[in-house]
Amino acid sequence: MEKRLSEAEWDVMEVLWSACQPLTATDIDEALRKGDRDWSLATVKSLLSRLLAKHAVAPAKDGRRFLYSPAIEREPYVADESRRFVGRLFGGKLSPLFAQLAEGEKLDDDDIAAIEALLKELRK
Amino acid sequence: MEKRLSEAEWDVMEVLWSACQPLTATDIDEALRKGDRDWSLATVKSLLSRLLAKHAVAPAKDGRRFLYSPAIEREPYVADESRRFVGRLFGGKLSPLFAQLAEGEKLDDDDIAAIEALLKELRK
DNA sequence: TCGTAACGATTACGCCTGTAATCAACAAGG
DNA sequence: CCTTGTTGATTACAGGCGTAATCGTTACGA
Repeated sequence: MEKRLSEAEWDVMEVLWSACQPLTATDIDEALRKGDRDWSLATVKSLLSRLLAKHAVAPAKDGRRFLYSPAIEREPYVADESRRFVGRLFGGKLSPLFAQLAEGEKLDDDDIAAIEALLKELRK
Repeated sequence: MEKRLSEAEWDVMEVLWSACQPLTATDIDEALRKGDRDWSLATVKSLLSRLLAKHAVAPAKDGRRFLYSPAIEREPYVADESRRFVGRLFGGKLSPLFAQLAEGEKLDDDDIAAIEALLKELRK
């Protein structure tokens, strides 16, 4: 994991992570169109080039084209970004973020239940 | 709150928010040097210009110079960014973020206690 | 009064980002 | 074979960002 990813690059990575197999540029383009991104194929290819330069995706030659797969794990990247974010905005504490989202009604019951379960685990 | 703030701009806003009074560019520069930022005064002035353009700070003329104060509230801005972040990385759920940070030992006891208290409130 | 220091404003500049067009090579169909 | 469509590579370009120097004006000290 060399450099940080931009938001557009992140969206491409999400496609690669959720597809559990290597994809072509066209596959990725189609998947993105099914989401809320509506880029031209050229744009997707640009993003793939940048991701290659950042060593975030790995290319595998398949005839005259490439199959792309993620070269970094989602998990550690997300962990890193989370620490950055909570650090910057909340001084490293999760509780203010919790309070923030709770106040905006942004926590549904499942989510709350999941957090309770995690807390119970932690307290053991 | 017009546009999003860059990280550098955010750091300037933090100074303004935590000082509970209008500050001059020089004041802000000094405060930042006491933090971990070490920009030249010119840089701080550039950032102030950009914050003015974004209507994020309000200038008050004080003789031939300006006193700057925040023109946006920290609270709603943070709420907005939090929703963006949790939405993008965790599908809008807080629990995976919680799990993420818990696993990395990033939650201290105070923080956990605060979250428990908030949960108790919510459950009422 | 004259220079100097301090201000805000303007300009600079290289890198990153979002978004894409164009190019060169190749493959497959007619 | 020749055209046409596909594919990666290269190039483009405006706007944001980090970081700052320079410019024009004004106030204050000598």
